[in-house]
Amino acid sequence: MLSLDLIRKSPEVVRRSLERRGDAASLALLARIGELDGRRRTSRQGAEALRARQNRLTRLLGPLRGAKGGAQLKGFIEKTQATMADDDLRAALLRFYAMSNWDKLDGWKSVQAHAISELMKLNAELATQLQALEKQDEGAPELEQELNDLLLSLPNIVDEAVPDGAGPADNQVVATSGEPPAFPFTPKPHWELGESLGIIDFARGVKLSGTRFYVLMGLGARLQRALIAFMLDVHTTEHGYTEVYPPFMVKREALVGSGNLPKFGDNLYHDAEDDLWLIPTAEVPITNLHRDEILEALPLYYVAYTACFRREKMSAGRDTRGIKRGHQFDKVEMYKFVAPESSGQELDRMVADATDLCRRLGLPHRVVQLCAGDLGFASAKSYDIEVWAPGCGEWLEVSSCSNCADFQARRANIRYRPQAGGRPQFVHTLNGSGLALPRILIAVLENFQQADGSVIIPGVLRPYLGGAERITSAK
RNA sequence: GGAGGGAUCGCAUAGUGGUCUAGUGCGGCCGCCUGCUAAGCGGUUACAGGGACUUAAAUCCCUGUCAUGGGUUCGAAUCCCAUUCCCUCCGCCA
Repeated sequence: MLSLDLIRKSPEVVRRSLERRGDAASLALLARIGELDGRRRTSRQGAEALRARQNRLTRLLGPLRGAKGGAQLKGFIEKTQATMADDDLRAALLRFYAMSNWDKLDGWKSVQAHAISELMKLNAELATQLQALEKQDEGAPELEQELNDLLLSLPNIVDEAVPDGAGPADNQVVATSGEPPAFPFTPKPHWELGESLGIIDFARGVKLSGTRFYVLMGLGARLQRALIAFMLDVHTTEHGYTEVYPPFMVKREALVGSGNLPKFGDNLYHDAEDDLWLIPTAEVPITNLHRDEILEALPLYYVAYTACFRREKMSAGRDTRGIKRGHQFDKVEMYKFVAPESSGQELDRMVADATDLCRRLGLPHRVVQLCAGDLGFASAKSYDIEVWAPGCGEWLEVSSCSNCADFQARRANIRYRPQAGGRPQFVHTLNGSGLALPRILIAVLENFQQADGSVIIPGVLRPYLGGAERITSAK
């Protein structure tokens, strides 16, 4: 979420960012946001002024009513009028003070009664005014809701350093590492290897759950588990991340906090009975770990293995072959909560942490900087990491590392104190896969396949597979 | 799923309709005192929104917030209703 303050004070910054994203729809909403914001402010000011008067008045009634004796009553009235900020009320108090009944026997009681009924009358007037004001702003709650929804639907401000561009074709390769292997034979795609080795069962996946589901069998399943364990181990013991095992189902608010709702509900699985949502990435629960908190110590590095669930409505018909894009997949996710001034270099470190895994696995990979037009909704700056898959002949996105700046922190209300005792400020959040599983599995199978259809297991994974060096069959 | 109890400032607690503009203790921060440490003394102590003044910060004023949302009342931490969460017991269960 963008701050209303930014939209008010620097609308040109917001406009330019939306233009760079090519987000014409959001651009059109800016004027409406300004209008709603202005309207809300003026109506609030009127109501608050009235409420302030009402509070001042109501504060008089208690002591007035509770006074025990004329001296006490008189003293209260005298003292209070001296500090009364409201002219009408001060005038009223002075009038009570000047009344003649004080001198009669029990006269103070009639002053008291008079004062109370006068003030009640005044209060009734204020209540009427307040009511009129409320009636005038009849649609206020709806407008407030609309303003809120509009704010939640604007994408993050694009970082200045992000190159211009309209879409994926304009992304820039910033680093390439590792040599694509040279095969003395035609490398096979993973769906052929997986099937002939008996480690991927497509037909049974479809039988169980329909299209875009598969079953991993034997060493295929074990290889995936080895990859998960390997990646978690490296991140926790060498890269400084704390392992987290979060719920795979979350409440609606959690998805608002991370930026998936209200805009991208289409791509999520949802249980209507309990209003629980299956996470599309561990980024969602981890962002919300610290929702509504003021963090004591930064930075915080987390890494989580989770399954991820996506409807893939937006990608209907794409990547239907193999295991590249399923409705359910596993992923190890890195996540950081950091101080704003360090988020730039933290992003670079996160990319390094992800590519480190590719290097250790021996997979040829490259780092791609996303252009403004291809940037995700919540991201200010992103790098994708792609590994080469010689069988299907394409670069596979196995990670997308993003600096979300304060965009998610503002939605999820996650803050820290720059100085002890200072004002809380929003943290910056970063997320990146480290790495996404079925694709890294594809890369391992396709890069290390042998002429006989077997697959050599990368050295770093062998300890996780009981020392096995090669997959020749599922067993 | 059933029955009962609960939710107050960072923590612990007080608070049964107006003096609550939420008290007290602990912790934190600032200062004083002080061979060191500890203790002591004084002060301070949330968040959000809006406004005044400002280059800005600081400061000041107003509104809201005692789990959340409604209601009763001139006035609600306090009374009523609903929701959420926590605890205890019962049932069921990997």
